[in-house]
Amino acid sequence: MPSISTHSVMDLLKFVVMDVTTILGPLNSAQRDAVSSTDKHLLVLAGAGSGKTRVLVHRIAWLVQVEDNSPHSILGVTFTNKAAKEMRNRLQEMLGDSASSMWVGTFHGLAHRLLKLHWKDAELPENFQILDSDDQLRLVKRIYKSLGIDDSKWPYRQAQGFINKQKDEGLRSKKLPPAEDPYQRVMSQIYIAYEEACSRAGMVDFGELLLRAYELWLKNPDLLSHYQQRFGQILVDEFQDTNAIQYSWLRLLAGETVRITAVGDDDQSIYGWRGAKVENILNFNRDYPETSTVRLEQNYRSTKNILSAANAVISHNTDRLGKSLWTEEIEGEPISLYSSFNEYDEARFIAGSISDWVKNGGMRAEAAILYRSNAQSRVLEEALLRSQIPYRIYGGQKFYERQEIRNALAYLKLAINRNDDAAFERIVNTPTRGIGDKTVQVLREFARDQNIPMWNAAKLVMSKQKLTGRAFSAVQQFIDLIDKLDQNFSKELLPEQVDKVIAGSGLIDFYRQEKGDRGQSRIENLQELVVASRAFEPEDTELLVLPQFLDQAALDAGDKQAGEDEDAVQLMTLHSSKGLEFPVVFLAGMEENLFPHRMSSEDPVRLEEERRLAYVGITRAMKKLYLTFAESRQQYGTESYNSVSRFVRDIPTEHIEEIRLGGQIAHPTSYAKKTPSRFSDEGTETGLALGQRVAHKVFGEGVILNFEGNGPNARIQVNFSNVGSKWLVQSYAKLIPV
DNA sequence: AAGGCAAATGTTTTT
DNA sequence: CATTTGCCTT
Repeated sequence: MPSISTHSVMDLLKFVVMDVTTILGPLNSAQRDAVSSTDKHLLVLAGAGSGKTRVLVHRIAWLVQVEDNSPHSILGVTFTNKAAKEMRNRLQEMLGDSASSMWVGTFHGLAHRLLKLHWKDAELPENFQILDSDDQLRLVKRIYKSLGIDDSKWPYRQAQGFINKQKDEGLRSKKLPPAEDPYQRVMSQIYIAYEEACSRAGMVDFGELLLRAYELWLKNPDLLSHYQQRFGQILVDEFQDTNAIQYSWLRLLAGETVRITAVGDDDQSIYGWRGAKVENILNFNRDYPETSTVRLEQNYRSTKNILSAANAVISHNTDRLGKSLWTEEIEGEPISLYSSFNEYDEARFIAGSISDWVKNGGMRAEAAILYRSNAQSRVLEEALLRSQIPYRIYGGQKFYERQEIRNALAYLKLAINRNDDAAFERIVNTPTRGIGDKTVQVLREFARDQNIPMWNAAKLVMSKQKLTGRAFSAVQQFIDLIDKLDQNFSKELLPEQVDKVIAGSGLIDFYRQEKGDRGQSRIENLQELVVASRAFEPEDTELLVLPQFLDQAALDAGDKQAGEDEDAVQLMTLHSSKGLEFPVVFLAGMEENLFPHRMSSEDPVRLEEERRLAYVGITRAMKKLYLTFAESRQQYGTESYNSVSRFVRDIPTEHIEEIRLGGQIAHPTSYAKKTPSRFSDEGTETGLALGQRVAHKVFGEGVILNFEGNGPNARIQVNFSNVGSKWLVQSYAKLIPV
């Protein structure tokens, strides 16, 4: 042992102690248990607002500074780019530059990185392209055509969903079980052709990134063990959102030696419809017996009222690991429930409440309006506009997913890689230059027969004079255009390349012709693309910049919007609100058939997911929560009458105050007993109301949709679950409220 | 080949 | 209702 002076031992000790205090000091005891756990594996069940990210970051700091793991051995995995970025920033803050040698990224980003490093072992071309969902759908459509499959019988999206699902489950087309019905037969036929098309063109979709990265390790044990030796520690965020292939990938890497820290919340699993498997979190202890489980149940975000409501709602679910959030916060204001006449009234109420909030000194950015589906946003936006309240919508169209941007990117793609058929098809006639379906069909068939890319097919067809005059010159013009764009391309800087493509492609003129404001905003977006390219920093300075830019555009579609710093109300779906918090939250459209969504209200499993979504929504609120619902609402153009959401009724009344028109406040009575009957104008209390579930002795159960007239002669429209909608006369129908 | 009109079709979203 | 898709006309 080398001799060390007492001094330096003391210094070292002091240093370690200091680290321990900075790491554990700001934490509560459960958080400390998690951060300092020395068991092999660790499962952190982190309730909403319980300091999940903080625990993750501090745990990494602990592993590095106290347990003396090299930063090099840390692998941090998240789901969204946003989460990855935040994790990186906070690590940087805490650990300084040493954080930069960690691998921190999304599943897809890390898989991409691996495949880029080991493209040969992964059996990919060096310059493989990422196929996003839009490209993917286009490719599926082309495959339908080449196989002659009827899309009215098998919708494109169904096939796309099928392919993604198989890949998410780790199933290759050749490993599919033998088809038992026509559906499976057609789908596997498409899947097989799709895989061939992808590998021929060197294209990799999102699911493929994961599957390929998994197989890369599976087929190359040496490579796997290299990474197993490198990464001693895997940390996974939002573990409840992992799908089958992601979990398999983690398990493969973990092997027998690597330690896993999984952080998640089964109660916030809201992406089951996308392949996420809550089972992964539910079964983690079984898969890894040497796991200690820590529950983070102290919530630092919400008032007691809000938290009690959230707990009450989620307690109706059965498949839970069990967790009960508590807080040291004050009771806080009761939850306000507003029963509006229709969606306009609802929006007006919300806008008015936000105005009041601002008048009392609140920031607009502290208020968020959350809704189940994007269609709800329009009416809300209109009300905010009318009240002159700036707002910002999250989600929806991402920058790099916009049509005009994707067109410009396709020019760039084709300029650097003539074999990119997806890009070729996209822009060969955009802007329209006289190359119609017929001509493209000729090229497509030629390419397929000769097994060559479309570009080469086009050139060959030209030399063989297979096209008639007009089409001939149009194709020639297109070939010349791309070749011209590509001239000197390699010597130019990225912004120059982008600028050249936008100017040369004719896209600006094309969009100028589009009527309305849309064309203008598309042109602005194209200009914004040049700005974005100027700001782009390549990850690897050795490699060409443009391909890296294109990969990044595919992997991170970019949801930043203009006016980010403005003080604006936040509008978003409940799904995109996960992970965020706001002092004031409005949950709009708390109605049956809307939330829970009608597509989900039949199936108990999906209903549980809807309830988790409600839980997510409620727990976004820090100080004040408003729930609003509309007695009548335009849905798909027709008036519909929904009753208040079951999730509202799950909340004990003592946490709720009902707000009525004119600003009165009352304790809830009406919503609990459903809306007071509007059939009872003449004094006969029928107990019937719009949206009420009723039973009929012949037709079974149904929901009241509409009515005409009053009293015994009133005609009532009921939508029966078995026989559909019927008009009935009240005095004969003898409807019994259920 | 392109533009116009009628019909169909509607969750949630990341990568 | 609003947007997208497919069909039909120029």
